[in-house]
Amino acid sequence: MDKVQFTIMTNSRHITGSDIPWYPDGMSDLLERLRTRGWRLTAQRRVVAEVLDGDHVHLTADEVHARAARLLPEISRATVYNTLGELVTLGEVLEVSTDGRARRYDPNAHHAHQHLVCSHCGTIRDVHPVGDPLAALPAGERFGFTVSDVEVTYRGTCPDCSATAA
Amino acid sequence: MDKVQFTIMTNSRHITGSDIPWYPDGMSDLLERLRTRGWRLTAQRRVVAEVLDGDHVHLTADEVHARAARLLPEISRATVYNTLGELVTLGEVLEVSTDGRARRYDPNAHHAHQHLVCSHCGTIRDVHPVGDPLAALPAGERFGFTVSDVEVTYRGTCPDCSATAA
DNA sequence: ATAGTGAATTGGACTTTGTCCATGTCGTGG
DNA sequence: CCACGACATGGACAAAGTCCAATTCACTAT
Repeated sequence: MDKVQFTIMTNSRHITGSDIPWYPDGMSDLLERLRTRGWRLTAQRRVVAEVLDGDHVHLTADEVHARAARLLPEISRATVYNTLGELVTLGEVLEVSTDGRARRYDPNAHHAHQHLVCSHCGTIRDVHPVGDPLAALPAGERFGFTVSDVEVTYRGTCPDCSATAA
Repeated sequence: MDKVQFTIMTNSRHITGSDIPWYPDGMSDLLERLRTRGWRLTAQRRVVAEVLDGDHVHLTADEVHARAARLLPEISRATVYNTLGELVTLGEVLEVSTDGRARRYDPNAHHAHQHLVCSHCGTIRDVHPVGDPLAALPAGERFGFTVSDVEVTYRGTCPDCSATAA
């Protein structure tokens, strides 16, 4: 996130997506979409959205907060947690819990994909398995549940960790 | 875990599996197996193993500690965490992180299965999908990882929660 | 049966991750 | 440009897990 250094304008000035021309298209779309859903557009939310859109890595809430704070130093942890929670509820961001530690947030919510995580260093990669994992669960194995979603986590050792271990 | 009330004997007496005849077969097997692997058989480890073997639910570490403490009141949380970690390392117990909160421990490590969790109440059921989920990840999608395991979590609403929501 | 020794246990401090709430600020519709 | 209600703040709190020095104890060899 070293690509552009800038400071968000004061909140009292009305900022629209077009005021910040270096936003990637996907994000102004996102912000616009949320605004029409009644989302109030605050500097904090804008910055959180930008951080998520930045690198397509899977950040923890604290990492999001750290990066957001570089753009908007006074942003609070609580706000980051709130905003992430809202984005998840709105279906714009996925929450993945791969290790029982910090939840990670995946901005790539609109393309079906699964995760490949390194048991050593924790890195996560998006992967695209073939076939629909939901289809693998026959009705007789659903116990009356209404199944709405599958989360598949492949675990293994990434190339870097294999190299250092050897 | 109300079925049998008893107190573990003092550690200084040598206790073998056969001293505690009401252990289910599976467990004395487990303990014996671990002992031949060089595991020191302490009262604490014994109790943790018994708790896991008790109901085949998916307990959190704290739940394991609470149940273990009914049998061995002075057992410490650290020991429970240690023991669970060892059992996981030894491959006798599976660790599942379904909700980004507490990790849960699944004693059913020797039969391949996956999990079905209710998004409302958090209940977990073991399910057996058809086919091998590992096979769904083509080599081209592995990015040099050595993939060793897959964890599949189906999410949905259980019958009880569907009923109360309606 | 007993002693020695290194592994296991203890409990308490500490860290990480996340939630809650009262107060104050600011985005937005009018 | 005002008012109002949604949003942000930060600090206290809670939950989940780790770490460590001191102590206890299981196992092996005698």
